Amino acid sequence: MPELPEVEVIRREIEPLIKNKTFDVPVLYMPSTVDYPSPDEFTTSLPGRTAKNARRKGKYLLIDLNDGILAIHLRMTGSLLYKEESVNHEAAAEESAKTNETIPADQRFLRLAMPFTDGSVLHFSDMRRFGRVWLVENEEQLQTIVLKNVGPDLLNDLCCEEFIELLQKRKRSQLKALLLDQGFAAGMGNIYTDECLFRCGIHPRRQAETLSPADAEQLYRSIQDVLADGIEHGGTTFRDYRNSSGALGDFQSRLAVYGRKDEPCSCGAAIEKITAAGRGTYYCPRCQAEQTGEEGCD
DNA sequence: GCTTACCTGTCG
DNA sequence: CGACAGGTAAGC
Repeated sequence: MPELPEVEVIRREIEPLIKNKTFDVPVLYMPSTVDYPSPDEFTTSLPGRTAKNARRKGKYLLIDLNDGILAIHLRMTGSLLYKEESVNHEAAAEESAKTNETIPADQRFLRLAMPFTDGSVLHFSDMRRFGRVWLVENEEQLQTIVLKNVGPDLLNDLCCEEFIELLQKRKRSQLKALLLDQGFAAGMGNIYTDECLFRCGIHPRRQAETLSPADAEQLYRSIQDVLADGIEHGGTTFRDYRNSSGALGDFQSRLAVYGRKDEPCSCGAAIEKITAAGRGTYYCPRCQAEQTGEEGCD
């Protein structure tokens, strides 16, 4: 579900709420949610550690502890919810069974509850079970175990010149594939990639080496702008995304192409859906024309 | 590169 | 019922 803006929204919300709070014993409803260390080791070694601040690299949320780092990736449908008070889930489930209520998704798909000693709690829920959590002891473990294939963060780690340098090393790549490649640069996902390429008028299948220096700079600006806009509007709720207090994002109302197959672009042309880099890809055939041929043959 | 697998749900 | 879904790792 979440791409960089959604993770950043959660990070900003959560940081002041958990700062200087000490973890109590977590409840691991689905052991495979913890990727490192073993589920048992995770459960016994988290209690007593204190949250200091929350950072982000690409789509990874990183909570620095007084000792070690808690890393979280929400993948497709994960959510991280903060609650002021712990609730007894089994009792709540029984209660809703009696009254025929639907169990809210965050309880039904609860994978890991991480209470603090003050009674507040972080809930990691995930319908599709792709999301993962890691507890590492230091920055070196973070890099080798969690972030081994993650490139520089698109918002925090790259200026325009550095971005263009990276582009030049990947001349043969399709732009859509390149932007989705977290090893190239981290943070873009399927929605923001399509929106970004629309904003700079670049066809998703275009090859990196066909970009002029001006195109490349435009691409960088569009990435910065679309990510900033996503954050400003609280992220995109296309289906499942919720922020850490359960609220919906708002950026979906501003999507220019994503999810809008056959609808008119602002230019009047019908938006098309194709497959690029193995993903459903939306674009405007007029605003994002393919390369016009002459230099296409080598 | 592309495909498959990982999961569960929703939509056509 | 099949196709597809905000992500990524692993397999040709």
